[in-house]
Amino acid sequence: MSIIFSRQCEYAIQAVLYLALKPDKNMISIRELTKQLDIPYHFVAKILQDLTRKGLLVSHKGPAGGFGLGMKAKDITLLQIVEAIDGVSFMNNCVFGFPNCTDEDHCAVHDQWGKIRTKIHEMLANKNILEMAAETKKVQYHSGKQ
Amino acid sequence: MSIIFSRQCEYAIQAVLYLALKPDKNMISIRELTKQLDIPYHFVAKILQDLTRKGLLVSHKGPAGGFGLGMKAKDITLLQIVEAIDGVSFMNNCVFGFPNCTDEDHCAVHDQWGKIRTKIHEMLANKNILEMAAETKKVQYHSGKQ
DNA sequence: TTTTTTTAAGACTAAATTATCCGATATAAA
DNA sequence: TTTATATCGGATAATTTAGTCTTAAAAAAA
Repeated sequence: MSIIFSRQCEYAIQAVLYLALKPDKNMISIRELTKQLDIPYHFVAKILQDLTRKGLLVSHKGPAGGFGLGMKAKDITLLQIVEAIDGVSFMNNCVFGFPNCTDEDHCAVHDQWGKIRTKIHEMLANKNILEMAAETKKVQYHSGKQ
Repeated sequence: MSIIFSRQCEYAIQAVLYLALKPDKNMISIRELTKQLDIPYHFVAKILQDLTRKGLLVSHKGPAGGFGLGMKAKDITLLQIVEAIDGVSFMNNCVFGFPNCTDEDHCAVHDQWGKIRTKIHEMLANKNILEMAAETKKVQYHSGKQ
């Protein structure tokens, strides 16, 4: 089983995107968000709290409380979310875990993987949540009932 | 924490490469292999047994027994090892786990990730163990004592 | 034939990740 | 002021992945 990003990271991105897709200025509760996205309430609650501590989201307690974006959607990139949750150690580590794999003295796929890795980094850094939302709006939640 | 391949898969590739780098026709014991590569004996034993069942390696019990390549080094690709251990589900799944992410109706990074994923697949499919060994020989085990 | 060496197989343990539960705190509204 | 609704924080449980241990079986050599 190969993965790229942790499940936490997947949920984080889905959640931030969900907040960006909500047109109104009201805060969104964990309950609504996790129900609509069909992801686990308590687990995601922790992730949202984490993103709030790191400034990507804002939160408010009490009735009519919830979460919202901590900055303009166009100022939040995928990279920022990945950095906040998973970190970007994949940018430094050998893809097959070879020891002694450095830029001078390296494994046989080092350069090839280096290029791919750079592409991934660009994808994350260049895609902001506003674009994500715009491109997702039409396709994502059309089967959602109220 | 982001990863691409499981630790099992990393060890598998390192082990197969070690076998390919051994010039002689003798079989290599788990003990030697794991000691030289500094990876866990029992865990790797299981992986080698798995690769043997799948035909990538051959094994022989008893004194002077051990493991060897199950086919010519040039006929073993990285992809075959990854397929045997991790599978290639990353070729099909949405990189951020979005549900409803299909070719027709997809998330905002679907196409971009699709290209990257293809590059990864090419890297794995086009690199065989003979090449790996040739490119690794000079740089990998130069600090090995015995 | 006995001993030694090695893989084979399965049970077991440890650690990391994912997920849940509960009590406290803040806050808006009744 | 009381009540209901949220997040916050810490403990706990479940699952998956990583790693260990022990016994059996095969095979070569003594």
